[in-house]
Amino acid sequence: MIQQYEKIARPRRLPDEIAEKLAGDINSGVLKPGGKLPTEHDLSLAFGVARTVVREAIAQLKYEGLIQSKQGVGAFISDPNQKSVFRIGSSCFKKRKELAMVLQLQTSNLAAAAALAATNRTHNDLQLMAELHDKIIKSPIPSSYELAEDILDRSRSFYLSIAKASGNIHFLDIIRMINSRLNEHLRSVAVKNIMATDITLIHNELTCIHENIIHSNQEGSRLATRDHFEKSTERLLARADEKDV
Amino acid sequence: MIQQYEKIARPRRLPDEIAEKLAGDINSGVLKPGGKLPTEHDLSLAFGVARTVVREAIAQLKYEGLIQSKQGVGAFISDPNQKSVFRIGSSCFKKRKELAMVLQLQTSNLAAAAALAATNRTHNDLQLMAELHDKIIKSPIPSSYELAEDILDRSRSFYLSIAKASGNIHFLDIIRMINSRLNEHLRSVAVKNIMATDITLIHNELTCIHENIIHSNQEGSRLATRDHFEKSTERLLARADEKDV
DNA sequence: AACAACATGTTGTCAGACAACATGTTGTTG
DNA sequence: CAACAACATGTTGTCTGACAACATGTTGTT
Repeated sequence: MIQQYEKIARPRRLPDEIAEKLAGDINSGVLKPGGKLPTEHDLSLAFGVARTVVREAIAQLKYEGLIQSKQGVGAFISDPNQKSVFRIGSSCFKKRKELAMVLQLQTSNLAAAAALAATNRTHNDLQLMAELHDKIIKSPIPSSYELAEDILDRSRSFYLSIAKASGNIHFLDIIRMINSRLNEHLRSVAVKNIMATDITLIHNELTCIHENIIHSNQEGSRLATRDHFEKSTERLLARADEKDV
Repeated sequence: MIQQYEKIARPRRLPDEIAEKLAGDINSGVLKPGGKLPTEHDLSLAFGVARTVVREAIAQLKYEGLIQSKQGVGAFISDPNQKSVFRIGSSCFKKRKELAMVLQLQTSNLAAAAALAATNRTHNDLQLMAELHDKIIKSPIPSSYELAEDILDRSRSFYLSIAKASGNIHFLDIIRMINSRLNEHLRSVAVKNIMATDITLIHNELTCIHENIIHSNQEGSRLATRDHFEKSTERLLARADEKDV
């Protein structure tokens, strides 16, 4: 059996370090909205790096909407209400309470997507969902690490097929993103905590979602999805130690 | 009365242009996940710009999780399932159908936030919401452009106070972000379409949300919010021409 | 007082160089 | 021939210095 390694800290690039430091100062209020950033020249001196590095860092923050720069004037911290992207920081997976919040977000979005899917699903969507659902139902009871991981992967694919069937690209996008972030931070925990007794429950819950969507039952799909995710959250949190996550 | 100007196309920066072009090629499938980006040198030749410009563009896309680069090897297009941020492109506000999708997303998230707020709201939250609600109710019938704009601003503040009261920072974040994007792209349209007859309806809907949260009615808050936003969407779309948006 | 010209400071872009790293090639050695 | 070290090449990461584009305040002229 292949041993599972901890992910190692990759050598950080200078622009990333600086972007993170600046973003931290902005979010923590050291740099206030409307205020002016030090000049690129000063920043390069302060951090002891070249101006190109500072510029790459600033480019990232500009793209995120955190700051805005005007040629010949300077760079200014934007109003936080004007951020143009949504991101979930890595610090949001440390405590159980924080993890629960991420799961809440995923729950509400997938429930909404399922409700939409009930009315918008195309023939192709139904076919894909049926395939993926079938794979889950027919998958063997997980006896090894790889098989347990497999179950989770299949579930995620099923979720994404629901998001896709909603016909709203944004639901697919955000659910995909949250899935990815969750996956990054609690793969091992989740896998360790799948139990044989859970499998039947999970199967039933997923089948319930599936049938509601098939029968175009909008509210039923919404509730079934919410129910499944709330129970999944319980299953996960009940067993995850604080330090585990 | 101050005339309202169309927002002008700011002089785009080269890195932004290039980032958008590359992002477009990735999303449209011209560049496939796992594939290798041309070298920075080649890109700088192709676009006719310096390598630093290309690097800034790539820095943005890396930050977004769209691509990953390895020193000494090259830059590779990431699996779209691994994106670490959620963003709504400017191209998603052009057609009515696309706009409706963004509004759907906002609706579902605000409804979920309201449901959470019904149970999680603190004393401070209630106070803030009451203040903002009061301001809306007591605001004069909009007779001028500025006043109409004012109504919208107050509504948005009220929405944000709900999101804040949910106790889940992520709902606040994403609702804030969607609000900002919507604001950017349809301010004029929305303002032009506020009608005196709508005001009473809007007031009633908002009051309904407010009271449900006050009375800790979770499902009521959810439904009232959903109802308000679905009606708002109708009000908006019914009057917005395709070309208007 | 009004206005043009200039000086200064900041961001945007460019060009070239070297460092750090990965990979394939070649030469050496057993 | 096999194994391994040394080298060559290509790519990204960082550094340096320069100039262009732009905004603003200062000075000089009328």
